[in-house]
Amino acid sequence: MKLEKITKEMRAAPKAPVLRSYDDACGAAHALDLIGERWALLVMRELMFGPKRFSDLRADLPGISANVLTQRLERLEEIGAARKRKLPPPAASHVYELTQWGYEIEPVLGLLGRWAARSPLHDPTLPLSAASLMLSFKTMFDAGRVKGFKARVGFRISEETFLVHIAGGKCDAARGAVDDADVVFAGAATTIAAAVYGGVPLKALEAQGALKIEGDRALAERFTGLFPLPPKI
Amino acid sequence: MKLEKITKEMRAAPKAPVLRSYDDACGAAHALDLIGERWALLVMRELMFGPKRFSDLRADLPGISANVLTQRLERLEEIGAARKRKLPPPAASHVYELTQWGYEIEPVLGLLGRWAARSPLHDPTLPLSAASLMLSFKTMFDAGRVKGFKARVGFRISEETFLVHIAGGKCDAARGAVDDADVVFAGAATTIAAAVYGGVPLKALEAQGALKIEGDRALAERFTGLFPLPPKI
DNA sequence: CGGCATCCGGGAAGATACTG
DNA sequence: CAGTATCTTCCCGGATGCCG
Repeated sequence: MKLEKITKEMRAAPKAPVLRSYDDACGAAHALDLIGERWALLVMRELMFGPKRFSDLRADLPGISANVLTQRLERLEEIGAARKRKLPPPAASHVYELTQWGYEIEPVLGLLGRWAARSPLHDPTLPLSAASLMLSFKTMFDAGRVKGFKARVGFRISEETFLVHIAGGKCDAARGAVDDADVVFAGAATTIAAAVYGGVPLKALEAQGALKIEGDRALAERFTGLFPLPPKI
Repeated sequence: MKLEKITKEMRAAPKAPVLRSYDDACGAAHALDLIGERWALLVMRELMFGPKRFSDLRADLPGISANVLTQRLERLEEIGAARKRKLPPPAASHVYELTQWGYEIEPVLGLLGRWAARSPLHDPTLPLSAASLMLSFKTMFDAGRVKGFKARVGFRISEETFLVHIAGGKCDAARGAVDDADVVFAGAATTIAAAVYGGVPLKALEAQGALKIEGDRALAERFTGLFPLPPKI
């Protein structure tokens, strides 16, 4: 057993994952060399609102397998888009976080999302992570629908809280306490998406116990109308 | 041999390409379901300046194999991002072209390119297609370097010609005749990239016969300075 | 328990040869 | 020229197990 293991290690290449490349000077091609593998961009999406642990990533990316997640994180670290950080004691664990450059992939996620939302094949009723929902708010926000409007809208999505800040025709979202929010949505990300993008009335969702609104209900109603989907092709 | 083959075919599903999906309502995830497979985005890149034939695509995407190109074109057609068009007689051939929606992927190529150009791993001396070069001009153009400047710059790259139009702080590129251009660069795309992005003097490239400048030489020199690369991380 | 390494089956990608 | 057919290689995904 031990012998066989050593033999295989010695026979194997020292550390050559080969890494199929497009061998193309085009920047977009290089981007695909860096983050074009399956799951890579979605891992970055999940890290877009701050550090996460390995298991958080697994939970938020249903379908990814542990070994693939390991490979993607190693690759993101290798190219300088993410780093692994050791948490201070007593939390004997690490988190993964994007680098400054890694965070700059966000506009790509927005553009891709807006483009694909026009596809007839897009199914908005599929599962959705909290990070995806928050990103969609930043992406789909229609400034034309709110003139000089300010609001702090909180979200409580399974242990995590986010704060969406609408002011000056901008819509920003971040992890954060919801204590001083004007209104708080509590429920699954998919449920909140059903209200905002699926047009499902808040009352219906509340009635079935899937959603809870705390605070300014009228503001909640108004909020759901600020994110129009682009027209289908 | 024959028996085994028939058995396998009979056992196989009738016609289910399965199509691995992320099963995620997030728009970016759906985009990856649509065009996230290897080569798909680069095929779109090559079609960004107009229709091309199958063999043109193969030639401009060194490394892609015929069967993969077939699959990608079929998929792009299936999702509504491209279509196959029969050329009028006597040209008994077809071309592939993007749909309106397909063309709208262009900003994604630009953002990805700008992002990846900051990677230390990016090697600008690799081969480059004509379409990539033209896209890079639209992407990397720095309006701040030209105030009220107008120019028509032509490119002759192995049988194909492009016209880059600089006016009103904008830089546009398209396929087109170079007859009324102020200056024309004739050479390989990689050579022209060496001049614009690699800082190689035009004279050096001309001396070794890799490049030919026709028309306003001073304008050619100025043109090469309009496309600064973003800072490395 | 979290973070991997390992083995395996299936399927996509790559290379080559062949055909209408 | 425009693909198809076939074979090989490698990646992805799932299961298991090691180890701190």
